[in-house]
Amino acid sequence: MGAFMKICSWNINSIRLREAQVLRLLKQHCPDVICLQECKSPVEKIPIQGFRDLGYEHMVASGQKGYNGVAIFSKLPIIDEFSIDFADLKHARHIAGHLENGFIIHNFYVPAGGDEPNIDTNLKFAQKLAFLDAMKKWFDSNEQKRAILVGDLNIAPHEDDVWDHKKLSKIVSHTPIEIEKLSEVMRAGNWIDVFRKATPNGKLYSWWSYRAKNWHLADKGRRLDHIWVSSDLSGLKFENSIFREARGWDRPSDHAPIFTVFDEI
DNA sequence: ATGGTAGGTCTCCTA
Repeated sequence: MGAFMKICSWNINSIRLREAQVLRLLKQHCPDVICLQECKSPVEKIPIQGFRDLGYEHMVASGQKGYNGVAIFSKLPIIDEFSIDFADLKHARHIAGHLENGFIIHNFYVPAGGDEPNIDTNLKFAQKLAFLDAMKKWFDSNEQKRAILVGDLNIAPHEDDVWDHKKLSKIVSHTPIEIEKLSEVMRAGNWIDVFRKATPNGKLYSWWSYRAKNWHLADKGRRLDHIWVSSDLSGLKFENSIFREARGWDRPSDHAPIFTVFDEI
């Protein structure tokens, strides 16, 4: 048995409203590191005591009032941090932490992009593509080693990442231009999508709309949440899971938490 | 073709 590291990513849709759910998840699954998106809170108003009490003594975060916001809570020491304002949107959408064990973790919340997949009529879609271009550019000039990238990337790139590939191809999150831009980001950083490495085909979802009644039975989901690793880590053994059960909790986030356990780090 | 739900800066914006 070698050392291992368990990492979780979860779009929590307000950390102040759902603090108890995050703590419940941590007690149940004991990841070493949890990366949260859509905290919707300034950093100084993120509740931290409950996390500390469970052994998550290290936090790095980028926040703003009301919208966006990303945070990393860790049992493992975080010795450095930085945040990048991709595409100069002045949004809190990225935080990175260097762990003492040599790993770097990037936590992203990519813009959702609005409803209309048209850069001329929808500023939010233009900003989403600009954000992806900026990510690509940054990874072009910053080679990643012992790196993990997680987050709500708001793109479901694979046919089996959506409930209906044909219908969703005109819907923001699964359009060809977004999928192409995301693949450029992946190529720039030599990233490996661990969920699709383990499961090349077969439906995988991490998000179900609040608007869909009986989300569980209809199961019209999308895989918007991702865990990637840099190519130097491709030899690591790992296991992934999507904790769909949390989507069925009372007053849930619309996203399920996703996990990867790395063995022999 | 439309509307459906949820959270926060709360009758309007974002997802």
